[in-house]
Amino acid sequence: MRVARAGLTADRLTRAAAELADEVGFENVTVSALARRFGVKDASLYSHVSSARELRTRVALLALAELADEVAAALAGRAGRDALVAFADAYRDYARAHPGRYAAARLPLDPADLAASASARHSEMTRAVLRGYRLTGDAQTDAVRLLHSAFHGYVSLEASGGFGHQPRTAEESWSGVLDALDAALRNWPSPGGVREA
Amino acid sequence: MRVARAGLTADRLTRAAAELADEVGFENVTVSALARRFGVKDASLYSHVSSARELRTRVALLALAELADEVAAALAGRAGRDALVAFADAYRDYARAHPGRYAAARLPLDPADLAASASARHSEMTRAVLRGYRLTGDAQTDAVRLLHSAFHGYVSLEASGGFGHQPRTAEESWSGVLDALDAALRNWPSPGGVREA
DNA sequence: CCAGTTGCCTAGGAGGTCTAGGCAAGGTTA
DNA sequence: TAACCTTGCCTAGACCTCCTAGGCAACTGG
Repeated sequence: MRVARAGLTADRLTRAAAELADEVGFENVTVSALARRFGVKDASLYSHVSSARELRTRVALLALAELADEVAAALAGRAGRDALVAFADAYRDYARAHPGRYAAARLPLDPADLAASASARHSEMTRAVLRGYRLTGDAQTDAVRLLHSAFHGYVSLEASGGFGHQPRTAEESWSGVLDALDAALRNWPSPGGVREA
Repeated sequence: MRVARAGLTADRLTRAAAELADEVGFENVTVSALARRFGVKDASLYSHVSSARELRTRVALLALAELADEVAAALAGRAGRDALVAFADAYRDYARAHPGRYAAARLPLDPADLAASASARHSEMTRAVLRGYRLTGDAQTDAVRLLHSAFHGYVSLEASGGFGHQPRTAEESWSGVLDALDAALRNWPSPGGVREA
């Protein structure tokens, strides 16, 4: 009786799950919901992905790769402060355009998936940005971590409404924060702290 | 036949759910799991909390209040850089000691719950820290947001293994990051950017 | 001491995850 | 062309979580 097949593949499922995540939130990405979207029974998906967990992991890996691509494109041909701002804006723009995917990118991955992910590219690109600031060794590592933390923290708080409806918009603060980070990178303190005013 | 009652109340359920969150992860805090822990049927919990959602919200509010208490205690009698480090350490220590509660604190709350939460205290305390740095107006707001972002981002990346097993530990980088934030607060750039070296 | 309230119960439906096994369409090989 | 095998989706069903409705028994207070 059944005529047309839906034409499912692991890749199509992953992409559809990513769209679903952006529409209804990553936590609502479910095997049943995805099957419904394709007009098939949920058991049918298990030939392509082995579990709901694997489906979500695939979305996470897709998001990490997409994000790395966006950032890489934004970074091309820029250096110093321009590179910092381009990186930051690309990062934040991706998170706002694709909230579900971005949430997926924060899924804790087991080491095997992590190694296969684009997260190494993220660190590399952050280090590339820092080449404009003459930071090396431990200071560079710490700066990479500060930038990751600040970017991720900012978009994550912004997404969860942490900045409220105050007069100063999240948009305005963003450039202030980037200015401060740029200044921090240019004046990176030597270990032990700098005590003078 | 049943003799002893479990003695459930909304408060006991909330505290037990918080412990459960720290043990098995916030995403696994479930009405059934909690009922199992008390040796009662899951339906019994619905006299005390109206839904799984409410249970999780209660844990979130508990965590926000506890975190505010810890930070307030750490902040007492300190100013300037000492206050910054005390705030940051209290924040990070809480997140590491209570990963499930901390995850709960990041649950998106609806405005009503948010207003009743301790998150206003968080902003207030951050502003208190900044009094040692002579920041006012928009710069102060931006600095509050940078600190929140950096702290939250750092502990969140640390918790999800984002810092890998690199030679430089998360512990070591933390003090480097705090030094940099301290420097950024002391040298907060004026709007428009500072271009000199 | 009896009435009302409270605390936990049983029963059951809806929806999500996942396994086992089946059948039929399409491509492969003789 | 026929037999075969693989692939794609199916049904059936077990198990879990969430939540509602309704019930009984044990406390509590007038």
